[in-house]
Amino acid sequence: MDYVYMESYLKAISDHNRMLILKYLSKDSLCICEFTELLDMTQPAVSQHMRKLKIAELVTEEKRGRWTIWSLNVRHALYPMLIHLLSLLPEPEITVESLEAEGKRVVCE
Amino acid sequence: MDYVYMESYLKAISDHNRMLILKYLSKDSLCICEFTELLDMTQPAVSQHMRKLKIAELVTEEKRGRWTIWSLNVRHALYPMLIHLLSLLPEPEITVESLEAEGKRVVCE
DNA sequence: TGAATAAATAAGCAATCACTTATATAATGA
DNA sequence: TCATTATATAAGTGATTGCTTATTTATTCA
Repeated sequence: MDYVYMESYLKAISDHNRMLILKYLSKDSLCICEFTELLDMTQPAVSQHMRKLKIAELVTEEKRGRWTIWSLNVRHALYPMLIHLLSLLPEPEITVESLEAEGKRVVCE
Repeated sequence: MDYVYMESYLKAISDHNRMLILKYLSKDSLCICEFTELLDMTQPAVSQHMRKLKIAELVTEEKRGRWTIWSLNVRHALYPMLIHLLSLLPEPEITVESLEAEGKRVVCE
């Protein structure tokens, strides 16, 4: 673990919207369209955040039909530290459950 | 601990030179002029890094004569996590001891 | 008082940031 | 085949980043 790697890892986390994304992912695997609802953000904005998280190896993706399901990369060396960090952050107001109540939760297939 | 506070804290850490500074400070309190030697960096560059760390409450300063002695802020809520993070990073090649050997270590007064 | 030293601040610059809107790609299903 | 849906990519924008050089402030000491 060198300084430059740690820098790019921390830079990937150092954004409140990406931290929110990671907080959600620590409970559920989710797709882009769900994040657009959860974060009230445009689809390209979410997509570009996911790309940054992916480049930093913080998340993994799994294509399923026309959806891409994103998950936390539990194999990452810094995964335990990430989980601890996320535990310090409050639960988001908009929950995946509230999305389900509105019928906006995507159930793939 | 809200998302925006965590973001500014992480952004303050997310620079390889500032991580080096913090790594050094985890062993010794040091002044700007020592960092210019340790990091091979200009004095204003170091000074501006210290200001960022200070704004994020990661470090404390103590004026002593014409020197300003910088230390890690051990009272910060995230200090334990910072120490853990720094422990994952390698020891810098240039050490405070090697500075002393060259007679470049400042002994205030 | 005045030279030397430590540190802070200012201004400028190229690179990167998080976003936007527009468009492209890819899969589904009528 | 063609409209719809999910996602990715492209291009542009204003703000911020980490540095630079130049200057200022503050302290020490001869």
